[in-house]
Amino acid sequence: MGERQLTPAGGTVPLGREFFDRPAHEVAPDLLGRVLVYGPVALRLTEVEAYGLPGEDPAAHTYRGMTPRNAVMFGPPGHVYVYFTYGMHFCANLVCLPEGVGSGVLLRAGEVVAGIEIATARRSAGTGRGVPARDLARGPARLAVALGLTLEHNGLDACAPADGTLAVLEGEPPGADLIRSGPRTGVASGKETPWRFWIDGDPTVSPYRPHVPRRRRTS
DNA sequence: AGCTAGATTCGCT
DNA sequence: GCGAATCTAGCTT
Repeated sequence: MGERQLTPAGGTVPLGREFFDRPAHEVAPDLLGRVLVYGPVALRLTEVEAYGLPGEDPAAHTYRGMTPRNAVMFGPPGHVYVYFTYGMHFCANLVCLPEGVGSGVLLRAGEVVAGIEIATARRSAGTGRGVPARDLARGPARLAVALGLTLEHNGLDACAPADGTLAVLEGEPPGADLIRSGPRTGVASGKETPWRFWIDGDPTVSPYRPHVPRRRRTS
């Protein structure tokens, strides 16, 4: 493979596995401003959410233990957990804590800093419409599309630069005064846990939507 | 075996 | 603002 595309804002140093070997709610705010690279596309993370331990965090996919879908979350830290939801969307997480513990950080939004043309093509494919730059990765499923992540990438190691093109670079983390936190978006339980973290004032942060129970289909 | 809710997004009203 | 698209997991018959 050729040189990984880097940007001045992205830095060049990949985060090591030890970065992810901590509780998700500690990793999450530290991920803001870091640069996630997959192939030709790179994005600066602006919004993330932490999901906690089996039996402790009712909003987490791992709350009730390991299943075929969430097995990657119980693997080693620094791998990517991709899941399929609402019958049509993919969302990506970075696994935290040692093997055997199911926990991770949902990647909710970012600013595309490399490969904008490719990301735009992916996001507008089939729609025949343009996509504003700030919307390219504004929302977890949009982020996955922009980066080109699908179920095929579930389990990929983001801490093995020699193996692939997926990595999280050091980047330029925002000052602590710019980091905000609040309740997680769209979760029914665990509303009181402020484990959504974002960069204050960044236009790529997704709008907050409180959980609303879906009305039952009218017969 | 069947039903419901979900870490969502898009297009139309 | 609302409905559709339609996979997965957990809980109920």
